[in-house]
Amino acid sequence: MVSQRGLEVLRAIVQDYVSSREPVGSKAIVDRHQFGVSAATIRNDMALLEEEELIVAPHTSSGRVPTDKGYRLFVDHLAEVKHISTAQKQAIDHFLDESVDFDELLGRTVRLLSQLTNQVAIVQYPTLGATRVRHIELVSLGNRRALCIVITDNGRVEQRLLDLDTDVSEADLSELRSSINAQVAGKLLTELAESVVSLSTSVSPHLSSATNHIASALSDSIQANRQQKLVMAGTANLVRTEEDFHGSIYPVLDAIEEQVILLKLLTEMKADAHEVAVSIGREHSNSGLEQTSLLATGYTSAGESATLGLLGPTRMDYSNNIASIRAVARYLTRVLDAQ
Amino acid sequence: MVSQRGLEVLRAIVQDYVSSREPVGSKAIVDRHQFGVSAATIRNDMALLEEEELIVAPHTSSGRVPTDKGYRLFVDHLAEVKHISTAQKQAIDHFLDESVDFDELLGRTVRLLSQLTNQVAIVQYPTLGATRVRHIELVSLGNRRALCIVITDNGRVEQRLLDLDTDVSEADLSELRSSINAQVAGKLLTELAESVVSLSTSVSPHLSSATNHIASALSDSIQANRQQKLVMAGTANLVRTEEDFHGSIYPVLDAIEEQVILLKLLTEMKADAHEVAVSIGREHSNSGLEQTSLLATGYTSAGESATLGLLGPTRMDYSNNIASIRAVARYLTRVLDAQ
DNA sequence: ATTAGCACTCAGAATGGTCGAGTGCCAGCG
DNA sequence: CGCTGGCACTCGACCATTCTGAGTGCTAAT
Repeated sequence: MVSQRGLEVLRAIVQDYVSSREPVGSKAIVDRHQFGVSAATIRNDMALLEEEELIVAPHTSSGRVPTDKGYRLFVDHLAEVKHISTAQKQAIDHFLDESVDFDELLGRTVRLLSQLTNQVAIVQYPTLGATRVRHIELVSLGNRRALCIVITDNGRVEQRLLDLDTDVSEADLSELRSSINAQVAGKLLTELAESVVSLSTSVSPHLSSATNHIASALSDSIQANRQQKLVMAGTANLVRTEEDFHGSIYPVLDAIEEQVILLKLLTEMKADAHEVAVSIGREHSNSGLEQTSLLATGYTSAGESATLGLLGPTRMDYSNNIASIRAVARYLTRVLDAQ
Repeated sequence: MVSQRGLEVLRAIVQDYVSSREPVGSKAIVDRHQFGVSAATIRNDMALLEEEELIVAPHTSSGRVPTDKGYRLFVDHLAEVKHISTAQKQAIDHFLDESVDFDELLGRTVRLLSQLTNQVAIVQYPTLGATRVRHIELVSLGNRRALCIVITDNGRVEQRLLDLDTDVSEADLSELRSSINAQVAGKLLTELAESVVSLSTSVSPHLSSATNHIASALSDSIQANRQQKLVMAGTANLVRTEEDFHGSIYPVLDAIEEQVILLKLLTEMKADAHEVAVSIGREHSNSGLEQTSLLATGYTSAGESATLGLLGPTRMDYSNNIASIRAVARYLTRVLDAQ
């Protein structure tokens, strides 16, 4: 079995390897850490660790490198819980405070997180399940086209282009606008489409078709919102860590373009707002991402919860990254979920 | 002076180099193209081309590579105007047709263009100069915060978070909403802020401060819109062409993160909707982008014009990329500028 | 004007040798 | 029983050297 000191050795290996990218040998450990024992002893411990598949030697005579299992043990039991520096805290405040709307806030958030960590940051938009309609606006764009804008109670703005099959005058649009608003104000988004359909009989007959169009656009829109939206930033950071990917990074880049994969992984991780979930390398054996780790945590926006994620090579600074993503998620919740 | 055949040789060099990434020698040219003369003759032509600084030899005994000047001549006089394949045309139709709103359309556009060309695609948002206000919506978010949403005649939706310094009731908000709308409907965006300020005396006195808040938020918003917004896609494509950048790509990545630089370059290129402007390597000597080329063309959205751009290594397939960006820009204009 | 031939150059691959970090194992020690 | 020093061994990294061949410029002949 692995001794207490053995675990300390594992921690040392992870830390040194993360900071130097060089396989770490027994000598290096004795030099850089105060274990008070000789290199030979460390070697014995390392032999045990290797038996447990916590570390591995890239080739016969070189230092050791943590395995996925090793990182897992490190993250679960050895990583110190760091707190971010006040400088970073200020950076977060400063950077996000200037946001003027929801979209921009999320956009800034991912960029901030990717800069803070030098990894790829991902944010998932909250669902719109339990939010209520505040106002619906219709704008004619001419040419039988119109724009339908839904404003929710909690400040989300969703827009949707309509192709109508009949000409609709300004007066008609006005009529539609006011009857729809009278009908839907305060309704849940999920009830919205039905609610509009039911109108199609009560409006002027020549507008009934348009009403149905609007209803179906709205239902589309809600639907589209279910298969949620991701925003990413910092893909370029992957290039900076290119050496961490044996083989090539193309599979990773490809997997990232396929947002679906990420979305699936993030939801599978079931991150809640109180902890940061970690998935390491092969643990998510999804094509192309075997050499990456994913951190995920939840945030809430006006009661709706969603996920903030971070993607990087398995050889990443877990302590710092976990601290950063948590700090950012908390800030985000604070701003968005002000009761 | 460079002969007619000399120019053909240049074309051959550009084409072969673009497709093979290998410096091209006299022998290779004779083999792959039907010039009907011997390698020695080609060598003489190449010596001339080198004298004119259209091509250059990376080292004493290797083939030649086009210089920026060489690419320029190629683009201006030698590149065949290609038309995109019907398959690509269908891809464009198919991919962009599904867009449901303006933001998503532009988002899809850049992604499409970057996939079509394997380069970095950039789109600049149109200014809002000559558009008129259709409706302004105010949504209370509780906690003295509110959301102000401006909907324009041509379907753009701008939102902005407000921090009010007093509590504003629903009834107050209603009053504000209707007086503001009565005042601003049909006004130009540029007149908007003033117009709202002038209201602050005519609303109920306790709302005058809130009115001023809204006015300043709006004026901020317009201002922010001036220093325009860029959306990019396909940064990862740069990695795929990493070998094209001698030294490292980091300067390029850095320059791209600095969106300001790109914005400046794009506007300097003064691209209009009818042609594709090309800037090659040193021609835009801006820090870090010496080894890249930029294509730019205009598109219009409801009369407002803006720019679509493409960034890649100087060693890019100009013919295809020009064809692609033009096709996409035309499609975009067709969809957005339906009279 | 074009070409064949030739001497020359030089980057890149291939080869081989050395160095040293790191290992496993073992015998001895507290 | 755990720790240690010592030792033989392995093998990647590094360096110098050589080899090879693609490509050139020049010149003399057509």
